[in-house]
Amino acid sequence: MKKKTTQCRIYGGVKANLREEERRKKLIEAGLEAFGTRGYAKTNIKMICGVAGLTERYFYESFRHKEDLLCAVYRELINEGQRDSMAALKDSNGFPLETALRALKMFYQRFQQDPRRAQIQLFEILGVSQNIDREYHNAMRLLADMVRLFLCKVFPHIHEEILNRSMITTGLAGSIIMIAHEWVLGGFVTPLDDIISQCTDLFVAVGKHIESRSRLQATINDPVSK
Amino acid sequence: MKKKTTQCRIYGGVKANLREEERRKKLIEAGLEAFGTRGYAKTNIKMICGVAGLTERYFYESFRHKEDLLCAVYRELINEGQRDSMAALKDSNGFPLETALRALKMFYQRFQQDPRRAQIQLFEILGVSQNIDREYHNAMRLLADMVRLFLCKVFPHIHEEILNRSMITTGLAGSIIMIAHEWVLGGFVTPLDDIISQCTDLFVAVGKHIESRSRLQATINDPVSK
DNA sequence: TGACTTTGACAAGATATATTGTCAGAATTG
DNA sequence: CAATTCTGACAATATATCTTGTCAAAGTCA
Repeated sequence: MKKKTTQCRIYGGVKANLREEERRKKLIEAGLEAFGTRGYAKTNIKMICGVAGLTERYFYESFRHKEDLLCAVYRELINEGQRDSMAALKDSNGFPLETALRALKMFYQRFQQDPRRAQIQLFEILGVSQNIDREYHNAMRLLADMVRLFLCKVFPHIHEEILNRSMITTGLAGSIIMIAHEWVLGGFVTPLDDIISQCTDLFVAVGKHIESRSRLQATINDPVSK
Repeated sequence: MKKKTTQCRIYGGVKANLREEERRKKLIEAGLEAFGTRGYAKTNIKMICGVAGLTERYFYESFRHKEDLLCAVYRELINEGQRDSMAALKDSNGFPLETALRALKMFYQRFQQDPRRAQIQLFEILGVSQNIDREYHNAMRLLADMVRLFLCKVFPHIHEEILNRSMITTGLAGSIIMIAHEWVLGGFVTPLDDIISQCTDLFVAVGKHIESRSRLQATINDPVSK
């Protein structure tokens, strides 16, 4: 990540910034491949560059060090996932529960379609450094937020406040992740639909429980209307 | 881990095997300290030996490499935790739910009492290598088994078979872990009792749900007795 | 006490890796 | 075409770390 002092002109029909961006993308893709198969710890810069078809000079053009690249790869994965889930949400031509399930299925499917994603998102990202831990932390809060969103949509009687100051959404996010862990470490033998149905069970169990409590509290707060 | 060719006699009143064992323990304690504060990746053999007050020769006497030590440290942590939880279980002079809560509290308390444990058990252990991933996997199954045990004790109407072929226990184990993650990354600001009460919520929600389904199934299988 | 073992400090070679630099030739522009 | 920029291959340095080896001093036993 040296400061650019060289001239930049159009070359090969492409502007310099754009070419640099291209290389950056190639490196991120190479990072996905290397970290996702060989593992972050066992991968070095030279390997990454080899996979990317670039030389080390270009690595340092876009990233300060390996950790930097890991962070970029991870953010890419999270963004993509976020995008897909949101798409499933917009596409809500069914009941709320079905919408939620479609989004969840999407979440897991991505892991199966490309196990490198699973490896990085679920394993490689942890225990690298405090910065990366923070990154992971953010992503988990995002997942918990999504869980909250779905809970409220599917169980409209839930008091949002109750959910907001609880760690239940965090817990459910953890369930999703841990089930994914087992699924991946077991080599994806369990059919995807089984996984989804298990998650649904948890989701519904918790949702109903909170809903019933919310109703109770509503009765207490406003005993006349009922 | 060189093959021992040297003589071994009583020295300082202690047998050679025992002295070696002592050093091994010191190294494990040093591993806990180093991995738990500086992080696995950023720790090297020399640091470990420095903390242990031993020299590198003795490291290789007991371990093949850093990963080996991590594995030993981790197993130690898991065994201790297992032991404590089992103790809480034996000590069942209360209602089953209270017993379960005591065990759970013990589980979290250990993290707060010694954050190094939390760091290693929750973060450092992941993404190191496939061997270590397997180790983590085993520990998680152990945790899920414990959850299963408690669920059955607290909700006696639950059909064990339903639980056995479900991933619900895995999911709850994931909740426990993820809530721990958040707790640790947030610097333990949430009071321990709040954490426990949140976990209880999840536990009860899921327990009730499964129990009601189990009752339903019992009615189907044996419609006369009810 | 004298012979012997254990121990700790440090050396040293091997290896690996990060990071920057050089340079000639290919590619491209005007 | 000539000038210039970009590119890839590789050199080179610095550093870090692993791993084994050496050796003298301290400790211990009989």
